[in-house]
Amino acid sequence: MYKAPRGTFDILPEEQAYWKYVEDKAVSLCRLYSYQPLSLPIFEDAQLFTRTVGGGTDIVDKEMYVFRDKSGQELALRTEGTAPVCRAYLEHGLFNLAQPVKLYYMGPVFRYERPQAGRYRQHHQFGFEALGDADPALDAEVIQMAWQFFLSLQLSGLSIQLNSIGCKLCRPEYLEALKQHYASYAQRLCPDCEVRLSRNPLRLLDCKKPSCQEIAKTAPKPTEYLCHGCRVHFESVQRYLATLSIPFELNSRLVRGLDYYTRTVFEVEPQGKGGQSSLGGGGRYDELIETLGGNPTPGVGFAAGLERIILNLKAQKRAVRALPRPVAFIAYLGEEAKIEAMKIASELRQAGIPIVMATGDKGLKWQMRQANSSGSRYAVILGKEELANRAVTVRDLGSGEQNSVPMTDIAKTLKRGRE
RNA sequence: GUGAGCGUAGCCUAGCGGUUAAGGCGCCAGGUUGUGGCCCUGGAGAUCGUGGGUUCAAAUCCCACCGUUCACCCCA
Repeated sequence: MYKAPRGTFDILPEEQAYWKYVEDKAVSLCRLYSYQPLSLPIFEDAQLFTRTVGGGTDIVDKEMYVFRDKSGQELALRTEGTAPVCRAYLEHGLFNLAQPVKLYYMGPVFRYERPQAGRYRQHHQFGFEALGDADPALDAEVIQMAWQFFLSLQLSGLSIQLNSIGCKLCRPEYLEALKQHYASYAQRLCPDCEVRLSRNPLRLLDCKKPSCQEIAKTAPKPTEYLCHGCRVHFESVQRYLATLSIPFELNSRLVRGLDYYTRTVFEVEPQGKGGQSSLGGGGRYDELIETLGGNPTPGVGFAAGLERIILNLKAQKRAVRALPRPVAFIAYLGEEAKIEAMKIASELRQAGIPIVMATGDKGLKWQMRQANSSGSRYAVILGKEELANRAVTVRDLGSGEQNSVPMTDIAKTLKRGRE
Protein backbone atom coordinates (compact mmCIF):
# COMPACT_ATOMS: atom_id res chain seq x y z
CA MET A 1 0.00 0.00 0.00
CA TYR A 2 1.22 3.42 -0.87
CA LYS A 3 1.21 6.11 1.75
CA ALA A 4 1.66 9.84 1.55
CA PRO A 5 5.40 10.53 1.92
CA ARG A 6 6.71 11.27 5.36
CA GLY A 7 5.88 14.75 6.53
CA THR A 8 3.14 15.21 3.94
CA PHE A 9 -0.57 14.68 4.37
CA ASP A 10 -3.90 14.69 2.59
CA ILE A 11 -6.45 17.27 3.54
CA LEU A 12 -9.70 15.34 3.57
CA PRO A 13 -13.08 16.96 2.92
CA GLU A 14 -13.92 17.03 6.61
CA GLU A 15 -10.84 19.20 7.24
CA GLN A 16 -11.42 21.58 4.38
CA ALA A 17 -13.64 23.97 6.29
CA TYR A 18 -10.61 25.07 8.35
CA TRP A 19 -8.55 25.67 5.25
CA LYS A 20 -11.30 27.57 3.53
CA TYR A 21 -11.75 29.68 6.63
CA VAL A 22 -8.10 30.67 6.78
CA GLU A 23 -7.73 31.19 3.05
CA ASP A 24 -10.82 33.40 2.92
CA LYS A 25 -9.48 35.57 5.73
CA ALA A 26 -6.15 35.84 3.94
CA VAL A 27 -7.69 36.86 0.65
CA SER A 28 -10.02 39.45 2.12
CA LEU A 29 -7.16 40.89 4.17
CA CYS A 30 -5.11 41.36 1.02
CA ARG A 31 -8.03 42.91 -0.75
CA LEU A 32 -8.43 45.33 2.14
CA TYR A 33 -4.79 46.42 1.91
CA SER A 34 -4.68 46.28 -1.88
CA TYR A 35 -2.14 43.51 -2.23
CA GLN A 36 -2.44 41.55 -5.45
CA PRO A 37 -2.31 37.82 -5.90
CA LEU A 38 0.79 36.21 -7.38
CA SER A 39 1.08 32.51 -8.14
CA LEU A 40 4.55 31.05 -8.17
CA PRO A 41 6.14 27.81 -9.34
CA ILE A 42 6.59 24.98 -6.87
CA PHE A 43 10.22 24.58 -7.87
CA GLU A 44 12.86 27.12 -8.78
CA ASP A 45 16.52 27.27 -9.69
CA ALA A 46 18.23 25.95 -6.56
CA GLN A 47 20.57 28.92 -6.50
CA LEU A 48 17.67 31.29 -5.97
CA PHE A 49 17.49 29.95 -2.43
CA THR A 50 21.12 29.25 -1.71
CA ARG A 51 22.10 32.79 -2.64
CA THR A 52 19.32 34.59 -0.78
CA VAL A 53 18.34 32.44 2.19
CA GLY A 54 22.02 31.79 2.58
CA GLY A 55 24.58 29.09 3.25
CA GLY A 56 24.96 28.51 6.96
CA THR A 57 21.21 28.48 7.44
CA ASP A 58 19.56 25.15 8.17
CA ILE A 59 17.09 25.70 5.36
CA VAL A 60 19.81 25.71 2.74
CA ASP A 61 22.35 23.43 4.40
CA LYS A 62 20.10 20.50 5.18
CA GLU A 63 16.47 21.08 4.35
CA MET A 64 16.29 21.71 0.62
CA TYR A 65 14.74 19.24 -1.76
CA VAL A 66 17.26 19.55 -4.57
CA PHE A 67 17.17 17.60 -7.81
CA ARG A 68 18.37 17.76 -11.36
CA ASP A 69 15.89 17.61 -14.21
CA LYS A 70 16.61 15.82 -17.46
CA SER A 71 18.56 18.76 -18.82
CA GLY A 72 20.83 18.64 -15.81
CA GLN A 73 19.63 21.88 -14.34
CA GLU A 74 19.73 22.01 -10.57
CA LEU A 75 16.31 22.79 -9.16
CA ALA A 76 14.84 22.93 -5.67
CA LEU A 77 11.32 22.65 -4.34
CA ARG A 78 10.69 26.06 -2.91
CA THR A 79 11.67 26.47 0.72
CA GLU A 80 10.01 29.82 1.16
CA GLY A 81 8.18 32.46 -0.82
CA THR A 82 10.03 35.75 -0.58
CA ALA A 83 12.92 34.98 -2.93
CA PRO A 84 10.57 33.66 -5.64
CA VAL A 85 8.44 36.81 -5.35
CA CYS A 86 11.54 38.92 -5.85
CA ARG A 87 12.62 36.74 -8.76
CA ALA A 88 9.23 37.31 -10.42
CA TYR A 89 9.47 41.02 -9.68
CA LEU A 90 12.75 41.21 -11.55
CA GLU A 91 11.88 38.75 -14.29
CA HIS A 92 8.73 40.59 -15.31
CA GLY A 93 10.04 44.08 -14.81
CA LEU A 94 7.54 44.87 -12.08
CA PHE A 95 9.96 47.62 -11.03
CA ASN A 96 8.46 49.55 -13.94
CA LEU A 97 5.11 49.68 -12.20
CA ALA A 98 4.26 52.35 -9.68
CA GLN A 99 6.21 51.53 -6.53
CA PRO A 100 5.77 49.98 -4.10
CA VAL A 101 4.44 46.81 -5.68
CA LYS A 102 2.31 44.84 -3.23
CA LEU A 103 1.84 41.14 -3.75
CA TYR A 104 0.61 38.09 -1.87
CA TYR A 105 0.90 34.35 -2.40
CA MET A 106 -0.37 31.16 -0.89
CA GLY A 107 0.80 27.61 -1.38
CA PRO A 108 3.02 24.74 -0.33
CA VAL A 109 6.65 25.06 0.65
CA PHE A 110 9.05 22.18 1.26
CA ARG A 111 11.70 21.53 3.84
CA TYR A 112 13.31 18.22 4.60
CA GLU A 113 12.86 18.03 8.36
CA ARG A 114 11.75 15.49 10.87
CA PRO A 115 8.02 15.95 11.23
CA GLN A 116 6.39 16.73 14.55
CA ALA A 117 3.47 18.77 15.83
CA GLY A 118 3.08 21.78 13.55
CA ARG A 119 6.08 20.86 11.45
CA TYR A 120 5.93 19.09 8.12
CA ARG A 121 8.03 18.49 5.04
CA GLN A 122 5.35 20.04 2.92
CA HIS A 123 3.52 22.83 4.65
CA HIS A 124 1.54 25.78 3.41
CA GLN A 125 2.34 29.42 3.69
CA PHE A 126 0.44 32.58 3.13
CA GLY A 127 2.68 35.57 2.63
CA PHE A 128 2.65 39.14 1.38
CA GLU A 129 5.42 41.43 0.25
CA ALA A 130 5.78 45.14 -0.50
CA LEU A 131 8.63 45.88 -2.90
CA GLY A 132 10.27 49.12 -3.89
CA ASP A 133 9.81 51.38 -0.89
CA ALA A 134 12.03 51.77 2.17
CA ASP A 135 9.54 53.83 4.18
CA PRO A 136 9.27 52.50 7.74
CA ALA A 137 5.55 53.12 7.43
CA LEU A 138 5.52 50.13 5.13
CA ASP A 139 7.15 47.97 7.80
CA ALA A 140 4.39 49.13 10.09
CA GLU A 141 1.73 48.36 7.51
CA VAL A 142 3.04 44.84 7.02
CA ILE A 143 3.13 44.21 10.75
CA GLN A 144 -0.33 45.68 11.10
CA MET A 145 -1.57 43.39 8.35
CA ALA A 146 -0.05 40.38 10.02
CA TRP A 147 -1.63 41.37 13.29
CA GLN A 148 -5.02 42.02 11.74
CA PHE A 149 -4.82 38.67 10.00
CA PHE A 150 -4.61 36.84 13.30
CA LEU A 151 -7.26 39.05 14.85
CA SER A 152 -9.62 38.30 11.99
CA LEU A 153 -8.99 34.60 12.54
CA GLN A 154 -10.16 35.08 16.13
CA LEU A 155 -6.90 33.78 17.54
CA SER A 156 -6.06 35.16 20.93
CA GLY A 157 -3.08 35.24 23.23
CA LEU A 158 -0.60 36.16 20.52
CA SER A 159 2.33 38.53 20.70
CA ILE A 160 4.50 40.34 18.20
CA GLN A 161 8.24 40.09 18.78
CA LEU A 162 10.18 42.89 17.14
CA ASN A 163 13.84 43.59 16.53
CA SER A 164 16.21 45.30 14.14
CA ILE A 165 19.34 43.56 12.91
CA GLY A 166 20.88 46.42 10.97
CA CYS A 167 22.19 46.54 7.45
CA LYS A 168 25.40 45.88 5.58
CA LEU A 169 26.85 49.10 6.96
CA CYS A 170 26.42 48.41 10.63
CA ARG A 171 26.10 44.66 10.90
CA PRO A 172 29.78 43.77 10.35
CA GLU A 173 30.78 45.87 13.32
CA TYR A 174 28.10 44.29 15.42
CA LEU A 175 29.05 40.77 14.41
CA GLU A 176 32.63 41.55 15.36
CA ALA A 177 31.52 42.65 18.81
CA LEU A 178 29.32 39.60 19.13
CA LYS A 179 32.13 37.26 18.19
CA GLN A 180 34.44 38.89 20.67
CA HIS A 181 31.89 38.47 23.41
CA TYR A 182 31.41 34.80 22.61
CA ALA A 183 35.08 34.13 22.12
CA SER A 184 35.67 34.73 25.79
CA TYR A 185 33.14 32.01 26.58
CA ALA A 186 34.44 29.66 23.88
CA GLN A 187 34.88 26.64 26.13
CA ARG A 188 31.38 26.92 27.56
CA LEU A 189 29.57 26.98 24.22
CA CYS A 190 27.45 24.06 23.09
CA PRO A 191 28.71 22.23 19.97
CA ASP A 192 26.06 23.87 17.80
CA CYS A 193 27.09 27.31 18.93
CA GLU A 194 30.72 26.58 18.22
CA VAL A 195 29.73 26.13 14.61
CA ARG A 196 27.49 29.19 14.68
CA LEU A 197 30.33 31.30 16.01
CA SER A 198 32.24 30.89 12.78
CA ARG A 199 29.46 30.28 10.25
CA ASN A 200 26.50 32.37 11.34
CA PRO A 201 27.18 34.35 14.51
CA LEU A 202 23.81 36.11 14.56
CA ARG A 203 22.19 32.79 15.29
CA LEU A 204 24.16 32.45 18.50
CA LEU A 205 21.54 34.69 20.04
CA ASP A 206 18.63 32.34 19.69
CA CYS A 207 20.22 29.17 21.06
CA LYS A 208 17.78 27.70 23.57
CA LYS A 209 20.34 25.97 25.77
CA PRO A 210 20.31 27.49 29.26
CA SER A 211 24.09 27.72 29.37
CA CYS A 212 24.17 29.55 26.05
CA GLN A 213 21.26 31.78 27.03
CA GLU A 214 23.35 32.96 29.96
CA ILE A 215 26.01 34.07 27.54
CA ALA A 216 23.45 35.62 25.21
CA LYS A 217 22.00 37.66 28.06
CA THR A 218 25.15 39.67 28.45
CA ALA A 219 25.94 39.74 24.75
CA PRO A 220 25.85 43.04 22.87
CA LYS A 221 22.49 43.71 21.26
CA PRO A 222 22.06 44.36 17.55
CA THR A 223 20.15 47.54 18.33
CA GLU A 224 23.15 48.95 20.19
CA TYR A 225 25.19 48.88 17.01
CA LEU A 226 22.69 50.25 14.49
CA CYS A 227 23.99 52.90 12.15
CA HIS A 228 22.20 56.22 12.06
CA GLY A 229 19.92 55.22 9.19
CA CYS A 230 18.93 51.94 10.77
CA ARG A 231 18.32 53.51 14.16
CA VAL A 232 16.07 56.21 12.75
CA HIS A 233 14.23 53.61 10.70
CA PHE A 234 13.68 51.35 13.68
CA GLU A 235 12.48 54.20 15.85
CA SER A 236 10.04 55.22 13.15
CA VAL A 237 8.67 51.70 12.84
CA GLN A 238 8.03 51.62 16.56
CA ARG A 239 6.44 55.04 16.54
CA TYR A 240 4.14 54.11 13.67
CA LEU A 241 3.15 50.87 15.35
CA ALA A 242 2.32 52.79 18.51
CA THR A 243 0.24 55.20 16.43
CA LEU A 244 -1.66 52.27 14.99
CA SER A 245 -2.08 50.74 18.47
CA ILE A 246 -0.31 47.58 17.41
CA PRO A 247 1.14 45.87 20.47
CA PHE A 248 4.70 44.62 20.18
CA GLU A 249 7.53 43.45 22.38
CA LEU A 250 11.12 44.34 21.65
CA ASN A 251 13.16 41.17 21.55
CA SER A 252 16.84 41.78 21.03
CA ARG A 253 17.49 38.07 20.46
CA LEU A 254 15.08 37.67 17.58
CA VAL A 255 17.20 37.14 14.46
CA ARG A 256 15.25 34.82 12.10
CA GLY A 257 16.85 31.95 10.27
CA LEU A 258 17.25 33.48 6.83
CA ASP A 259 20.17 35.61 5.74
CA TYR A 260 18.38 38.14 3.59
CA TYR A 261 16.81 40.14 6.39
CA THR A 262 17.95 43.67 7.12
CA ARG A 263 16.71 46.13 9.68
CA THR A 264 13.23 45.13 10.83
CA VAL A 265 12.53 41.52 11.78
CA PHE A 266 9.42 40.34 13.57
CA GLU A 267 7.60 37.20 14.54
CA VAL A 268 4.10 36.40 15.73
CA GLU A 269 3.88 33.72 18.37
CA PRO A 270 1.40 32.21 20.77
CA GLN A 271 1.89 33.05 24.43
CA GLY A 272 4.20 31.04 26.60
CA LYS A 273 5.19 28.59 23.92
CA GLY A 274 8.62 27.28 23.09
CA GLY A 275 10.69 27.61 19.99
CA GLN A 276 8.84 25.77 17.24
CA SER A 277 5.55 27.50 17.77
CA SER A 278 5.98 30.59 15.64
CA LEU A 279 2.84 31.29 13.64
CA GLY A 280 4.50 33.60 11.20
CA GLY A 281 7.30 36.02 10.72
CA GLY A 282 8.84 38.48 8.41
CA GLY A 283 10.85 41.59 8.05
CA ARG A 284 12.67 43.87 5.72
CA TYR A 285 15.11 42.66 3.06
CA ASP A 286 16.59 45.72 1.43
CA GLU A 287 19.57 43.90 -0.06
CA LEU A 288 17.83 40.85 -1.44
CA ILE A 289 16.86 42.09 -4.89
CA GLU A 290 20.34 43.42 -5.47
CA THR A 291 21.68 39.98 -4.56
CA LEU A 292 19.52 38.60 -7.35
CA GLY A 293 21.09 40.97 -9.85
CA GLY A 294 18.52 43.76 -9.80
CA ASN A 295 19.00 47.40 -8.97
CA PRO A 296 19.06 48.02 -5.24
CA THR A 297 15.41 47.73 -4.25
CA PRO A 298 14.04 47.61 -0.73
CA GLY A 299 11.36 45.16 0.33
CA VAL A 300 9.41 44.10 3.38
CA GLY A 301 7.09 41.16 3.92
CA PHE A 302 5.55 38.50 6.08
CA ALA A 303 4.63 34.82 5.86
CA ALA A 304 2.48 32.61 8.05
CA GLY A 305 2.16 28.83 8.34
CA LEU A 306 -1.37 27.66 7.68
CA GLU A 307 -0.99 24.32 9.49
CA ARG A 308 0.05 26.06 12.68
CA ILE A 309 -2.79 28.51 12.41
CA ILE A 310 -5.27 25.67 12.06
CA LEU A 311 -3.60 23.84 14.95
CA ASN A 312 -4.17 26.91 17.09
CA LEU A 313 -7.73 27.40 15.87
CA LYS A 314 -8.48 23.87 17.00
CA ALA A 315 -6.64 24.29 20.30
CA GLN A 316 -8.66 27.42 20.99
CA LYS A 317 -11.81 25.61 19.88
CA ARG A 318 -12.67 28.21 17.28
CA ALA A 319 -15.70 27.14 15.30
CA VAL A 320 -15.37 27.60 11.58
CA ARG A 321 -18.20 27.88 9.12
CA ALA A 322 -19.10 24.50 7.66
CA LEU A 323 -18.68 23.97 3.94
CA PRO A 324 -21.93 24.44 1.98
CA ARG A 325 -24.18 21.42 1.72
CA PRO A 326 -26.38 20.33 -1.16
CA VAL A 327 -29.85 21.79 -1.26
CA ALA A 328 -31.65 18.72 -2.49
CA PHE A 329 -31.18 15.02 -3.02
CA ILE A 330 -33.18 13.56 -5.88
CA ALA A 331 -34.53 10.06 -5.38
CA TYR A 332 -36.27 8.02 -8.05
CA LEU A 333 -38.07 4.71 -8.44
CA GLY A 334 -37.85 2.93 -11.75
CA GLU A 335 -36.07 3.60 -15.02
CA GLU A 336 -38.67 5.99 -16.40
CA ALA A 337 -38.52 8.11 -13.25
CA LYS A 338 -34.74 7.96 -13.30
CA ILE A 339 -34.62 9.63 -16.70
CA GLU A 340 -37.03 12.33 -15.61
CA ALA A 341 -35.05 12.78 -12.39
CA MET A 342 -31.81 13.26 -14.29
CA LYS A 343 -33.45 15.95 -16.38
CA ILE A 344 -34.77 17.68 -13.30
CA ALA A 345 -31.36 17.50 -11.59
CA SER A 346 -29.79 19.03 -14.65
CA GLU A 347 -32.30 21.88 -14.79
CA LEU A 348 -31.96 22.64 -11.11
CA ARG A 349 -28.19 22.79 -11.37
CA GLN A 350 -28.53 25.16 -14.30
CA ALA A 351 -30.66 27.28 -12.02
CA GLY A 352 -27.71 27.31 -9.61
CA ILE A 353 -29.12 24.90 -7.05
CA PRO A 354 -26.64 22.33 -5.68
CA ILE A 355 -28.11 18.87 -6.20
CA VAL A 356 -27.20 15.30 -5.41
CA MET A 357 -28.69 12.93 -7.95
CA ALA A 358 -29.26 9.39 -6.69
CA THR A 359 -27.62 6.58 -8.59
CA GLY A 360 -27.58 2.85 -8.18
CA ASP A 361 -31.23 1.89 -8.68
CA LYS A 362 -31.80 1.07 -5.03
CA GLY A 363 -34.91 1.21 -2.88
CA LEU A 364 -36.37 4.43 -1.56
CA LYS A 365 -35.34 3.62 1.99
CA TRP A 366 -31.72 3.45 0.93
CA GLN A 367 -32.04 6.63 -1.10
CA MET A 368 -33.57 8.48 1.81
CA ARG A 369 -30.70 7.42 3.99
CA GLN A 370 -28.31 8.75 1.38
CA ALA A 371 -30.27 11.98 1.28
CA ASN A 372 -29.91 12.27 5.01
CA SER A 373 -26.19 11.64 5.14
CA SER A 374 -25.57 13.97 2.21
CA GLY A 375 -26.71 16.79 4.45
CA SER A 376 -29.25 17.93 1.92
CA ARG A 377 -32.02 20.19 3.07
CA TYR A 378 -34.64 18.49 0.89
CA ALA A 379 -35.32 15.16 -0.69
CA VAL A 380 -37.08 15.29 -4.04
CA ILE A 381 -38.89 12.02 -4.73
CA LEU A 382 -39.93 10.88 -8.16
CA GLY A 383 -41.83 7.62 -8.75
CA LYS A 384 -44.73 6.32 -10.78
CA GLU A 385 -47.28 8.44 -9.01
CA GLU A 386 -45.28 11.63 -9.46
CA LEU A 387 -44.70 10.88 -13.11
CA ALA A 388 -48.41 10.48 -13.62
CA ASN A 389 -49.18 13.79 -11.86
CA ARG A 390 -46.24 15.71 -13.36
CA ALA A 391 -45.47 16.69 -9.77
CA VAL A 392 -42.66 15.58 -7.47
CA THR A 393 -42.74 14.97 -3.75
CA VAL A 394 -40.54 17.42 -1.87
CA ARG A 395 -39.66 16.43 1.66
CA ASP A 396 -38.04 18.83 4.10
CA LEU A 397 -35.45 16.67 5.82
CA GLY A 398 -35.31 18.93 8.83
CA SER A 399 -38.99 19.09 9.70
CA GLY A 400 -40.20 15.97 7.92
CA GLU A 401 -42.86 18.01 6.15
CA GLN A 402 -43.66 16.79 2.71
CA ASN A 403 -45.59 18.29 -0.22
CA SER A 404 -46.44 17.64 -3.81
CA VAL A 405 -44.83 20.24 -6.08
CA PRO A 406 -45.57 20.62 -9.81
CA MET A 407 -42.48 19.83 -11.86
CA THR A 408 -42.46 23.35 -13.21
CA ASP A 409 -42.20 24.83 -9.69
CA ILE A 410 -39.39 22.78 -8.19
CA ALA A 411 -36.66 25.39 -8.52
CA LYS A 412 -38.92 28.05 -7.05
CA THR A 413 -39.83 25.86 -4.09
CA LEU A 414 -36.26 24.87 -3.32
CA LYS A 415 -35.01 28.42 -3.58
CA ARG A 416 -37.73 29.73 -1.31
CA GLY A 417 -36.74 27.22 1.33
CA ARG A 418 -33.15 28.35 1.25
CA GLU A 419 -33.76 31.57 3.06
C1' G B 1 20.81 14.38 12.56
C1' U B 2 19.76 12.93 18.26
C1' G B 3 16.33 10.96 22.04
C1' A B 4 11.68 8.88 23.90
C1' G B 5 6.67 6.74 23.31
C1' C B 6 3.38 4.03 20.25
C1' G B 7 1.97 0.41 16.03
C1' U B 8 -4.83 -4.71 17.12
C1' A B 9 -10.78 -4.04 11.06
C1' G B 10 -11.85 2.54 7.37
C1' C B 11 -11.54 5.33 12.51
C1' C B 12 -11.15 5.02 18.09
C1' U B 13 -10.08 1.53 21.74
C1' A B 14 -9.99 -3.36 25.07
C1' G B 15 -7.04 -7.69 25.51
C1' C B 16 -0.62 -7.75 27.88
C1' G B 17 1.66 -15.76 27.77
C1' G B 18 -3.07 -20.29 27.13
C1' U B 19 -8.96 -22.87 22.99
C1' U B 20 -13.30 -19.33 17.34
C1' A B 21 -8.89 -11.62 19.18
C1' A B 22 -13.66 -8.06 22.27
C1' G B 23 -16.36 -3.37 22.04
C1' G B 24 -17.79 1.58 20.09
C1' C B 25 -18.17 4.72 15.56
C1' G B 26 -18.77 3.98 10.47
C1' C B 27 -20.45 0.50 6.51
C1' C B 28 -24.15 -3.29 4.63
C1' A B 29 -28.93 -5.90 5.28
C1' G B 30 -33.57 -6.42 7.81
C1' G B 31 -37.56 -4.49 11.32
C1' U B 32 -42.43 -0.76 5.93
C1' U B 33 -45.19 -3.29 -0.64
C1' G B 34 -42.49 4.15 -2.13
C1' U B 35 -39.72 7.54 2.92
C1' G B 36 -34.13 9.40 6.22
C1' G B 37 -32.66 10.88 11.30
C1' C B 38 -33.80 7.77 16.95
C1' C B 39 -34.34 2.66 18.35
C1' C B 40 -33.96 -2.83 17.70
C1' U B 41 -31.90 -7.30 15.14
C1' G B 42 -28.36 -9.46 12.07
C1' G B 43 -23.94 -9.21 8.84
C1' A B 44 -19.34 -8.08 6.42
C1' G B 45 -14.63 -6.34 7.70
C1' A B 46 -8.10 -8.00 11.41
C1' U B 47 -1.99 -12.06 7.62
C1' C B 48 -2.90 -8.31 15.87
C1' G B 49 3.25 -3.12 11.32
C1' U B 50 7.26 -6.69 9.02
C1' G B 51 10.98 -10.34 9.93
C1' G B 52 13.49 -13.25 13.33
C1' G B 53 13.94 -15.38 18.31
C1' U B 54 12.28 -17.42 23.41
C1' U B 55 8.27 -21.01 24.78
C1' C B 56 4.50 -26.99 24.75
C1' A B 57 1.86 -22.26 23.58
C1' A B 58 3.08 -15.20 21.46
C1' A B 59 -1.38 -9.76 19.76
C1' U B 60 0.88 -10.47 24.64
C1' C B 61 8.09 -11.62 26.25
C1' C B 62 13.09 -10.41 23.52
C1' C B 63 15.83 -8.41 19.12
C1' A B 64 16.05 -6.02 14.44
C1' C B 65 13.77 -3.31 10.69
C1' C B 66 9.85 -0.24 8.98
C1' G B 67 6.11 3.22 10.05
C1' U B 68 4.16 6.87 13.23
C1' U B 69 3.83 10.45 17.24
C1' C B 70 6.25 13.69 20.54
C1' A B 71 10.60 16.28 22.02
C1' C B 72 15.65 18.35 20.82
C1' C B 73 17.45 21.11 16.69
C1' C B 74 15.45 24.57 13.37
C1' C B 75 11.63 27.03 11.54
C1' A B 76 5.79 28.42 9.28
